[in-house]
Amino acid sequence: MKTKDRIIHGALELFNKNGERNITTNHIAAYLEISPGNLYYHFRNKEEIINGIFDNYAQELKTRFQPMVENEQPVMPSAQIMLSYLDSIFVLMWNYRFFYANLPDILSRDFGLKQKYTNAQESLNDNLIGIMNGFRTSGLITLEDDELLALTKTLHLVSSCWISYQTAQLSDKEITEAVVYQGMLQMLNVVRPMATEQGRKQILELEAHYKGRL
Amino acid sequence: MKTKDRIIHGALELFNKNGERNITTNHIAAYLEISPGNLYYHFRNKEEIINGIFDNYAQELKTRFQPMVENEQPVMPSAQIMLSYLDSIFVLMWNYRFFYANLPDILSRDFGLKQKYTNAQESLNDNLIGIMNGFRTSGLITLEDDELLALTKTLHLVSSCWISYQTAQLSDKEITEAVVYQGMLQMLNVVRPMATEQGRKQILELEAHYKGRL
Amino acid sequence: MKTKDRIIHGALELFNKNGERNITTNHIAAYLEISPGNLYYHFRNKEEIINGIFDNYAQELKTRFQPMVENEQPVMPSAQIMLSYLDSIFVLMWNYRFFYANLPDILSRDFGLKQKYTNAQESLNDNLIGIMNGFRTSGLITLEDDELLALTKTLHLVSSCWISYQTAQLSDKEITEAVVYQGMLQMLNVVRPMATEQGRKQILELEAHYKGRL
Amino acid sequence: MKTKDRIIHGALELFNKNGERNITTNHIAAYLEISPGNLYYHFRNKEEIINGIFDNYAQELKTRFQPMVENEQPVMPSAQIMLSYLDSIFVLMWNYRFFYANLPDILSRDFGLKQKYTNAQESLNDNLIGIMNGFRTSGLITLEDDELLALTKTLHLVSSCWISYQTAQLSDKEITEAVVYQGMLQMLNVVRPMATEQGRKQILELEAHYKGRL
DNA sequence: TATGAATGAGTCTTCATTCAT
DNA sequence: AATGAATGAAGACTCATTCAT
Repeated sequence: MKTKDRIIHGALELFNKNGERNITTNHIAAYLEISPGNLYYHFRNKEEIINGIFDNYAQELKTRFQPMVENEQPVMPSAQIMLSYLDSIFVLMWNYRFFYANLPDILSRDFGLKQKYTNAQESLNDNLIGIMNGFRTSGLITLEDDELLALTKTLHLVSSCWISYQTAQLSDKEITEAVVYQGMLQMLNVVRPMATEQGRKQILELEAHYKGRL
Repeated sequence: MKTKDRIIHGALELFNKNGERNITTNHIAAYLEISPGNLYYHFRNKEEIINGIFDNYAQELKTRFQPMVENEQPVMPSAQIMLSYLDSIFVLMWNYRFFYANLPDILSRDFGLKQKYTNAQESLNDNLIGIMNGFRTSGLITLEDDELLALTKTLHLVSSCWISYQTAQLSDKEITEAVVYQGMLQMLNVVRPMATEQGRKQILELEAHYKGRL
Repeated sequence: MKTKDRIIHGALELFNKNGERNITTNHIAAYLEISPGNLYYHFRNKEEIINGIFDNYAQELKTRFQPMVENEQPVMPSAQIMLSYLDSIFVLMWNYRFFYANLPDILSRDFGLKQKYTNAQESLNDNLIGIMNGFRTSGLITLEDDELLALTKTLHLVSSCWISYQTAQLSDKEITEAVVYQGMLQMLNVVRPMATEQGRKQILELEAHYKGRL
Repeated sequence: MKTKDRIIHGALELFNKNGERNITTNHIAAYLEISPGNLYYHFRNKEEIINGIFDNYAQELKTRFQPMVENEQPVMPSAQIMLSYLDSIFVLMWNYRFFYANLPDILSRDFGLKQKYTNAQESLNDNLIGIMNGFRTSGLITLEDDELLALTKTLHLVSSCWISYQTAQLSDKEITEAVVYQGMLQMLNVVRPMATEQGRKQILELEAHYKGRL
């Protein structure tokens, strides 16, 4: 792995463990056993490192969600889509949890990053709407158009705030993977009231899937 | 007002406007036109000021929500309770928005505060459960016990994350009151799928109430 | 002496001895045996220290030269004026030699300072014109108006560049007071070609005065 | 052009435009689109680059002024000599203006360079004396021996300090060619008081020459 | 000759906190 | 209660220079 990537990965690791605020550029350099000068050879400043991390995140986001939107006729059975979708959310939430946990702080310091973030989230939201729409046409959920938008927004909020919400709620510092799976279950709970008989079945299956991992 | 209270109020004001991270103890002292030494005469450190702010918050939380739980038979009509409840949430979210916007960061630095926060949130959640239970017995919503817990959790999450979620989403940094009202509407959207015919009516009224203020 | 003044004087001393470029804020703090934090308590940055030094310089400049301009009828004999004027130039050149030696560099970094400097120099030049005019009316020198302006400009240039010119010319680093006296003599040499018979006498006296000190 | 020369020329260009202090070795390398390593292959350090630039300067100085001294009987009419002399000064001042603008600073860091500079200036001064002597024997100026030395010194000072003097005086930072021409005029003003009737004529012609270029 | 990653001492600056008065 | 000068460890960042290839 090239130094530039090592820095991005090392920084992500430290940020996730200790919070971005508590990790200095010198910490990152020391952790990777390189000189601070070398770190600054690859990145002009700390902001740029965070941007680099974000770009990876945005790339993953794009890769994971784009395919589903393009096909109006889903190739997978609905529950599969939902599963895959929730898993993707999970992985991103987990891998970039420092980011979700400090969102306002991080974005307020870097307007360019904020715009990138907003764009990414908007397209994510669009995909969410697409997916929920698919569920409706597949007869898995029943709801009006405006309800669909409200549902989507709630799902988006739950997914992007779950980590931060749990970090605040829990008594010990460390977020475990189990916590994230609970987030998945919480999202299913949000969808359930709108589910049809058939939809409910699939949700039960998914719940079983995640409960098994707790 | 005593100096100790002036410090708490001044700090809260500055934190809300600029974010806790960007406000130093010297800023607070200068803003109140007192010396840094005097500030440290009243508070051993910055953490203690934040704790002081939090104690006020917890006190308000207690005052606003406790009465409703104690009476199993509510004295007010249900919609009134909901309105009063949402308004209380609103006032707290608004008055202590710096806190909601930096929750993980602030709590990670002060374990004692984290415990106080957890306790406060747990009793808030209990109250929420009580209120939703009341709604169910009043025939405003229909749901199973586990669904009720899920709903409560979602509501709690929406209310405690809304500020931070919006700060990240919005293009300009300042949170306005209108943004908070939209949070109230979002919470109604979460409840609506479970509402009975009668419940729906009351929700519509509440929506009108908040939409009028946007 | 207050710390603020100690900093200004200490910095001036170090700057004069080692050049402004080679003296950091930490050097100044160490020299005065105070903490860097304390230095920054009194001055926001290095620029402000230099500004503080300049303000002292400008004050001295004003004090030394203002009286001579106000009286059209000089109270002193002309040679006395010239002597006092040259001595003043000398003291300022000597006390603030770091400044003269790095003028372009220092001014290019601080626009506000550059403007203050320009103003100070303009009024100095005006005073010079006044003095030379007095010499002409006293019959010590003979010249046309435009020649008077040219002479003044040359004198101004010689006085403000002498230190820097000599620093560059001399083989050893340290500028001594003797070098500055030679500057005075050089200025007399510039005036001499315009001197009347009577003027020449006075110039000879002044020369004797400075040669005696070499 | 060889890399070594490209570095010297590129560095000179950047130094003149931005000041030596603000140009790092990396800037130079980037400007020339070579690697920093390559730059250090050709020069051991930054000082050596400045030395390289100085050697070019000294060479030009020698070339331009040596021929005139060797012939006791000048081959050109006096005004022509003066013009050629002033033009040479001008070109050097202009081409190496970064040097003139930071003389004390640059020389203080490199004793070897300082000696080279002193030697160059001494021989320049000798040449100046030769030229002025020629003017005297041609009947263009009238003055005593000691006056001649004083005049020469003043001319030397004006020419070597003009750039730095003007940089400090002017409100905008960029030195233009016009500024340098004004320096030439100032030098003529220094000579004029000693000029004979015939000399004055020639000075007027030269003045016209430079005023036309402003 | 040339590359470009790497070094590390040093620079300016910040800020929570202390302490003599 | 209050002042305000003082502390010092730490932070982000720079840049002349080196070195393996």
